[in-house]
Amino acid sequence: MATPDTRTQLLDAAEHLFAEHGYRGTSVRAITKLAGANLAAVGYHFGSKAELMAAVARRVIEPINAAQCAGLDKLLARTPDPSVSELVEAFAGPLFDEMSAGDEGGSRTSRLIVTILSDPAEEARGWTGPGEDTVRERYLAAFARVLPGLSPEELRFRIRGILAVTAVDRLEVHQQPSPGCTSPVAGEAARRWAITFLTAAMSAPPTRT
Amino acid sequence: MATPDTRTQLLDAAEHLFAEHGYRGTSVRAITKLAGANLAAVGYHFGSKAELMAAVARRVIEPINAAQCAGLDKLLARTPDPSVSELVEAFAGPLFDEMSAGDEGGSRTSRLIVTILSDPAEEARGWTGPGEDTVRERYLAAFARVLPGLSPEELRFRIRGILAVTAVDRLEVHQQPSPGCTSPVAGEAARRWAITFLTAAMSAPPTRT
DNA sequence: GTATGATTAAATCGAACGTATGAAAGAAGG
DNA sequence: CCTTCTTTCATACGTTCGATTTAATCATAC
Repeated sequence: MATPDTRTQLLDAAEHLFAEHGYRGTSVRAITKLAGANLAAVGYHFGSKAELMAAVARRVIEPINAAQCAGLDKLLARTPDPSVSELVEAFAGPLFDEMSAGDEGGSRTSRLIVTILSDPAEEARGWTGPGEDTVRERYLAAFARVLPGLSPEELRFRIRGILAVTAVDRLEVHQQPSPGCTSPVAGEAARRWAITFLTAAMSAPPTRT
Repeated sequence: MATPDTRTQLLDAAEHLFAEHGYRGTSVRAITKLAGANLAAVGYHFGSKAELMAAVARRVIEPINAAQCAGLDKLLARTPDPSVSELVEAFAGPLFDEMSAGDEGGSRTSRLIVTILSDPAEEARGWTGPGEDTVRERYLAAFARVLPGLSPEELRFRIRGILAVTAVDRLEVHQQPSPGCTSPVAGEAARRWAITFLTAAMSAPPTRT
């Protein structure tokens, strides 16, 4: 509140609107209006709408990547052979934690991540930096050691499954607020449900060929 | 091929473009151009761009719903207590089958489904008809009988997990063609991997509260 | 005080969008 | 041949978009 920094106000407004309406559904005019800034501010501070969105994506993805990396480091420092459950929690946990931090219960950020991962706009390609792939590869190696017998392809499929479950989780809650799903408890409950669900899934024996 | 029916040509073109670029990323002009029709054809045959997209969504979702329903009927007719694996296959199978039928290997249709489920355009709300919910409720009841001890909320979460894994599956393959993922085998392999993955996940014991 | 570099304000550009309109073309029946 | 209904066509409208330009404002250091 101290500094009504136009640049971060633009980032906040863009994050909000992008998460809700996607890249193409959000106009520069709507962003600047919500940010209380001038229309030209986006061009001045970021160069273009696409670069603004890339900055938004970086800002939300990087702490998650860092937390995933740190979690794996801490886990491997303790034991060279962690359990599947621990690996799943280290990987999926930050997706819930960082989602819940900073904004209204995390539902906005989770929606933003889904948007980033699935936005059909060609500008969205490349929003996930190389850090994303690095983290994925590190977890792939860790899971491969704990789950021998799994082909690299099937393992890659399963890790993508983790992402799918955690990311898509609250998506449908948003677009059709099913009556049985209350928001306050749902955050922590969903996290535990997801760990249970995904640990069992990852621990499944290899598909016999 | 006999009838270059303008109406279905529009549906085909729209399905193609919507799947690739989303609702807002697809212009009526692009659709009519690909369909070899006039710009006004969309307005004449469907009324508006939104109604065209709704028709596309219906055309792709309805056979999947029907197959899911039929699969459950056949399964319950055989035995009142099917296995988790059978239920998973009956539910997720059509998502792979119908995806692979009709177009180039199914990757386009699967992408379209992801678009329908996750498109941030407000016009997309309501594309999934009531049939979708009916099927979901029926499988919910069937799973509840096979998996006692699971709260309805957690069960609902898990069923959403099935959808997430099957739908998001090929999404990332599209936007970042990872080198290890070859397309010809991937279709059938992904189906079997998903069944393995999801059967184990659904069979997990309830999360202790 | 004023020169300077950074930021914001207002106005506007060309392009693309969804939609509407009215004329032209075709098919079917009398 | 003429009428009637359906379908296609070319075109234009009004709006909104992202981007740009030019002028005004501000802080700060000389």
